[in-house]
Amino acid sequence: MPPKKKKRTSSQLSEQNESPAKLRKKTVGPKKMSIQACSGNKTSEVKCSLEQKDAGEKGQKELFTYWLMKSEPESRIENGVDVKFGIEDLKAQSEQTGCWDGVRNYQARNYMKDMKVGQLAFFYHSNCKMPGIAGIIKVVKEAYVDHTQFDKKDPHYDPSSKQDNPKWYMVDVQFVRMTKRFISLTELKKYHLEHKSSGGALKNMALFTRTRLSVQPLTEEEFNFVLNLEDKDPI
DNA sequence: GCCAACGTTGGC
DNA sequence: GCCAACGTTGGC
Repeated sequence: MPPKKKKRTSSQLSEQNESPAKLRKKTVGPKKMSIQACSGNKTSEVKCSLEQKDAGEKGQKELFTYWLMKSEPESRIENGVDVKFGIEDLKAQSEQTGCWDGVRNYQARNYMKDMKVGQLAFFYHSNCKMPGIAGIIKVVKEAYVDHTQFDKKDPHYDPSSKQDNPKWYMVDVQFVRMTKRFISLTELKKYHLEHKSSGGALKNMALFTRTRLSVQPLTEEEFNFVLNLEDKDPI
């Protein structure tokens, strides 16, 4: 998605959640971002974030602390608007921060609602010549209403969403750094396949088990494994 | 609530 | 540009 313009709103609350039990998911989402930001902090460091891990008991939802967010780095016109938004576009924005708007998939939305300030995510380039992980970003503002759902000119306008009960939310993310090298989908896939038989860290990586999800959770083990690939030669 | 038709995602 | 996978819609 395209870069969009900015605005900010914040609200949170309401929602219907669809989390369900049946899995609802949708996939989607493009992303895009917009501008400025809305909140921010700067500084970039590397890994931080804390961990809280799951609470999971009660059958409740597990809490993830690491994420992977997909966006398209190459131009593509959707409803007359260029939805290109690569990591360089985020980096170029004020405070190197932008809102992750345009997600129109319930499961991806719900994951964004679970995000906490300070958590890290991989910035994944999708639908392009070289798909893969290009950098690291962090959450700087928790879920709030995605205003683009009400904008008829926006490629992700959703006429079914009402102002008094918004369906879609976004978070603000800030560029942290590029990964030391680009970690391609091809490389990740090799590890995933290998790990499926060996029981390695990427055996259940969402990138391969839930391919159409644009906002995905990573376990700490998955995140660390991928991060360690930075210092190794590509396979 | 089932399910067929349709739409979208996204790798190749 | 093709197309597989899978999510959504809507009739019944």
